[in-house]
Amino acid sequence: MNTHAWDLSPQDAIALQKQWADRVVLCDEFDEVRFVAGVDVGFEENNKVTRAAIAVLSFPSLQLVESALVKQPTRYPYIPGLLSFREMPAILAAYSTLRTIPDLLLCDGQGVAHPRRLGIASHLGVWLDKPAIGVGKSRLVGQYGPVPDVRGSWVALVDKGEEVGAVLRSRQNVKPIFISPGHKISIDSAIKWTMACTTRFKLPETTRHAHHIASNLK
DNA sequence: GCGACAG
DNA sequence: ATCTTGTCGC
Repeated sequence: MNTHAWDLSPQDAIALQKQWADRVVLCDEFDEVRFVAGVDVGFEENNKVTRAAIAVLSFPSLQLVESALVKQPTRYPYIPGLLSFREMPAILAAYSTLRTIPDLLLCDGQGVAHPRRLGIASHLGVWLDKPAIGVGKSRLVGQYGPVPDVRGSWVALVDKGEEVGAVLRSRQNVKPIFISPGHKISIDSAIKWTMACTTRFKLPETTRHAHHIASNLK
C-alpha cells in the first residue's frame, strides 16, 4: 500500500496537534478582504470517496467568483478530534487549483474550540498561513449558556476555563452555530466576519456555496 | 469505568 | 457525514 504524509496513528496525530497548536495566532493579521472562501467536505460510496469543495466569493458582495471540487479516496476514519487528518488532504488538493486566492477562509468545523486547540480551521489556517475561521454546526468542546434569540447575539464558548470561541445566533429561531478562530484572527473578529458573510440563512454564504458544490446534487 | 464526541 | 418527503412555523 502507498503511504501518505497524513497517515498518522491517532497517537502521532495527537502529538502533532499539540505541537502545531503553538503556531496558531489569535489576533488579526490581515488587511483588506476582497475574497472570502467557504470550505466543505462530503462523502460518497459509503465513505469510500471524499469530496472537498471550496467556494470563493467576492466581499462584501458575496458573489460566487470561483469554485473547486476534488474527489479522492478516503484514507482516514472519522475520529472526533482528528477531523483534519481525514479531510485536509482533499481540501489542500482543491485549494491548489484555485486561481483566485482568498483572503479569509471559513471552514466547516472548529478552530481552536478543540481539545488540543487545533481544529480543522486552525490546522488548515496554519498550513496555508491564511486567516481562517471555524464554523461548526454543533459543539465539540466547551460550555456555554443560553443564547438570546436575536440575530447577531452570542455567548462565550469556554473550555477548561479558557474562552475558545462563541455560540452565535446567526438567525432568529434557529439553532446557533459554533464560531472559533482558526488562525490569524481574534474571537471578536471571527464573529464579526462570520456575520458579514451571512445574509438570511443560518450558515454563511461561503459555507452554503461550498456545501452545495460538495453535495452530489446539481 | 462511564459518558461525550466537529464531519 | 449519510440514509430521505412531507410538513409545521416564523
